[in-house]
Amino acid sequence: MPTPSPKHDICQQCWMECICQHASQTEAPACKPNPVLKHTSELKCRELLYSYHDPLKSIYVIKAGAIKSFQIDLNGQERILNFYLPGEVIGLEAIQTGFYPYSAIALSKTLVCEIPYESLLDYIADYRELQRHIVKVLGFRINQGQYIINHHAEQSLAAFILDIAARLHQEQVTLAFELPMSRYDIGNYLGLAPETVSRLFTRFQSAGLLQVQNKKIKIISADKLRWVSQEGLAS
Amino acid sequence: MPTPSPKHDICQQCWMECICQHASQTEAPACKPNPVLKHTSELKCRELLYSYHDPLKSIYVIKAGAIKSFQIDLNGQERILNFYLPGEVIGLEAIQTGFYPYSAIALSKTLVCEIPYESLLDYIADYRELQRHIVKVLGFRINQGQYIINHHAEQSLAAFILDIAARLHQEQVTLAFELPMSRYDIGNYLGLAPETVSRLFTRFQSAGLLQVQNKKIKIISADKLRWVSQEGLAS
DNA sequence: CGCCGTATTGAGCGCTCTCAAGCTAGGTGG
DNA sequence: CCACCTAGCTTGAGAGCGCTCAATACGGCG
Repeated sequence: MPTPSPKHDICQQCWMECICQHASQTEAPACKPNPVLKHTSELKCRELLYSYHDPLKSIYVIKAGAIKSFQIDLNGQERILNFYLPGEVIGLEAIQTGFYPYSAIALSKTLVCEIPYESLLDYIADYRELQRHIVKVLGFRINQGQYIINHHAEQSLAAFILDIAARLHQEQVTLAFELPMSRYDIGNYLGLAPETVSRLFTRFQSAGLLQVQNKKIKIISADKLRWVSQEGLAS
Repeated sequence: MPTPSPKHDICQQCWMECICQHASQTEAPACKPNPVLKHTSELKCRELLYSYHDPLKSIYVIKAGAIKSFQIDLNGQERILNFYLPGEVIGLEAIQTGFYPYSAIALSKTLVCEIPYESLLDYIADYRELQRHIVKVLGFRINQGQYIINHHAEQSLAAFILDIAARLHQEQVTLAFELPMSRYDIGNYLGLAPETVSRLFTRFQSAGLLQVQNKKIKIISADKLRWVSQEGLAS
């Protein structure tokens, strides 16, 4: 049995898939371009997708790779706001003001689909079910990243690992995966020193919660990790 | 010159005002009830608006008072997720799953307008400009609460005070206001011990940033506060 | 006026940061 | 193919911020 084409594979987990499909099928199929999807482009590692305060033209869906969003504070220090993984939408944060409130940069070779914001709003205006989908997409983003407000570093990191694992595999926590970001990035995002992140990985490994080899993570006990994310590593 | 009616005053700063107005004016004016706004109700101090995992029926707009959202962790400890101030919308977090992901409780006597979720979506489906407004409301919520990820307690609290001040007065930082929540609530929300919050208020006062008397806050230097929220209180 | 919940203040300890030194891995050039 | 080189990761020792526990002060409400 042949596996689905790569393109299809990638799009199955995409938050915009239903709208993108709808647009490409409903409109004059072949002659007109898809009114929602502008094009897909590839970013090199460390290439900027957009910069702080650029005007909102498009939102983007990550197809492969990963992106981090960050600001630079008065000291010139980077402050990471979020990570965006395959299937997720980046750029919605600009809706409030019309300008991106952060810079976005690729963490590795990254594929993104560009969706012009105005075209999207115009297009969904005529389709009630697509409106509801967009509201869902926004509703999802509202709930992200709540776990950062943990008092203890162990809790933050355990919750972070579970979150990334779930997002990389669409809600099913799978055993093995590769972290798209560095220890420095994790620490910056969680408000921890990179050394602390490193030490915790070692302790998590000793405690039999997971196996670590550089960026390769293998979750041994998701249940124990979940426990640690709530109660801390008391042992 | 007569002052505007209290009702009007309260509604001017409401995120849903334009939709609520649109609905009450467009539909058969007097005979039919407003299809978007169900009714306004008053909560006593500590009265629940809804509980964790209740199904999403309505979203609510705060007209007066304040509400906090919280979860109870495995230890039975409260964890505060957010505060909702007059003019703001609560309940959008339930869009993702269809269930409220937290309990919501009034911090004082609180007035809320109930907007049934399905009616709202049905109503805006026919009005392009209202769709855009809802997208903006959701876009606004996406950006809230980013400042919590500060490494130092001073920064977190300074940013928190500025945020509350701005939200209580619609973007213009005004000098004097009253905190709707306790020291315990602030600490819980920011991931700090209530004693630390108290000590910081004292230090902020000594440093001439603000005046504190219990829940009454008077900002002396918003600029310095802004500085502290980024750089810390080095003096 | 007295009570109770909330806020303040103090002392000591522990977690996490900082600074600094090895270590590992992947990439480059000879 | 191997030695080097660099960036990122790991590990260690000491210092400081913020937590915990505890006592006191305040303030609103009956």
